[in-house]
Amino acid sequence: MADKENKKKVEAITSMDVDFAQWYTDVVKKAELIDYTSVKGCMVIKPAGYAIWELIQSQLDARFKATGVENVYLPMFIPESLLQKEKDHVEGFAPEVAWVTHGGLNPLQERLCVRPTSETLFCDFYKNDIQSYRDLPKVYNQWCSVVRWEKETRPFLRSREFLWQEGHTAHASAEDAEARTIQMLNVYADFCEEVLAMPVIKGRKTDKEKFAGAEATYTIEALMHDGKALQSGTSHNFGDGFAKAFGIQFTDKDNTLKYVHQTSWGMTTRLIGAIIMVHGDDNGLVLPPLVAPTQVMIIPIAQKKEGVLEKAEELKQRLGRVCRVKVDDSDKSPGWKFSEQEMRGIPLRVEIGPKDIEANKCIICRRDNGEKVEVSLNQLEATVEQLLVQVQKDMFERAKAHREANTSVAMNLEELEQILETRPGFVKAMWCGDQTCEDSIKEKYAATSRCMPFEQEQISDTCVCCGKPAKKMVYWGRAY
RNA sequence: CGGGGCGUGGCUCAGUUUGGUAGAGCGCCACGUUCGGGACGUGGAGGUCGCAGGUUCAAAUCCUGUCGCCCCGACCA
Repeated sequence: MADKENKKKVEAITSMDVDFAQWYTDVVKKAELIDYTSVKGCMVIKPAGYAIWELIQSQLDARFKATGVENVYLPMFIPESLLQKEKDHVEGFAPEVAWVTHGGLNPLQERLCVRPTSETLFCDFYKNDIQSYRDLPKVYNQWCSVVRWEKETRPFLRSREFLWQEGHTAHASAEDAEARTIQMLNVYADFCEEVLAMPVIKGRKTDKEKFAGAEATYTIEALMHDGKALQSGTSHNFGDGFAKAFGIQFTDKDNTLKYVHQTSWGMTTRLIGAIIMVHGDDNGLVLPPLVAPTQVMIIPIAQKKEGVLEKAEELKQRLGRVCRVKVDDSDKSPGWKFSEQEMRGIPLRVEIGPKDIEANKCIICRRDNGEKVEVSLNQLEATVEQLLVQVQKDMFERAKAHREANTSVAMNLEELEQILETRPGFVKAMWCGDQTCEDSIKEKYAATSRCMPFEQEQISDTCVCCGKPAKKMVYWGRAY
């Protein structure tokens, strides 16, 4: 009985193998990341969830700033006429925008859309802000929320309002714009791998999958635990398409009027969903130390005994110099606290009780693999620091191994079909470049082209679908 | 927008078939005993049964309408 309960540590979370979607919802709730609200698709991001976002924000923002990005803030309302200016863009977003039609009791003379993204506002602003080549480049970013009236919603993965950052840049040349597009994609990829411990595939989207109004869309694709892909960040090169639609011109050194070349790039609170689905397990959330609001939870055992809480507090003071640490001194039982710490994904747990105090040691337990070690209190800070680094690294390696184990190669349609119907994960296959093949694969197997990776492999000479000469290797998969 | 499920204390649900004055477990509050993998005792607070009509002496329960949420698909970060 006791053994059995040790395996399945908590009843409150559905096992991922039983029902991955339910597991996801359970984790989100039990880790207290969000609450649902009375508006569908709009959630309360609770302290535990918001603190993760703050860590993502601060570390990503620092990486932006290191490349010369400046932060700004633009309004949340876009006049309808402005949204209409770029044809592909409005067609892409019109089906999912929310409209403001009244100001107080009076109807507005022009409807305002609640921004689903801010390209049009940035363009309207740049039109006047940019006059000369000396004004370029503009490398602006804003942290804000956007609204997209999705029909089907899921916490973090697809909500009607979500938090994000959107970078919008303007450059003098096509080359500069392309360089910035790639630079930001690299910032995203490095961030995901180094901070979120989540390996990503960098590549370019096919025309079918690219952003509305973009010349080229680049993406980082991650593989979730259930074998489905998640687009985790995108970087778009707009060329001069928006500039022409909005009339954003500058006078160049040669005294001629030229159109700017623009980019935009974004990452969202969806990353929190990615963290959950890449690292989580049947006991709940597992946070990479670098985005864990609390990295170490100290759990006193027999805390009413003389000196235990004092010792726990002392350890907290000491560890506070090297990590984010808390003591759980609530009057729950230790078992409860263990489960709580695990559901919330806190990377390390320090157990300290009377026996430990007597022996001048404690027990440290890793959330990611459950390993427990006895540590002399003299070695506490050093061990914790080293373990946090190790956990971060191991989590990345584990996620990468999972992705490798769930990436297949298909040479022809039979193989592709066989793999897509029996095995979760990415499938690498060649493609002729024709959208009909993409459409056909999507229709038959519900799999989409995730990206044409930068790291190309010539796995065969012919398209997996039609057999014609192949142009690109593509990662295919079912996606969120 | 299609298919499925569901709305009853904070949460999970029973009660609805067969109408008769609102239930359980968990959680919450107080006190005490506990504490190395979700401890226990005693006492306590908390609900116009999603909403609006209708039928009836009487509606959580029957009828009509409506709103919302969750899951699965099609579309999107």
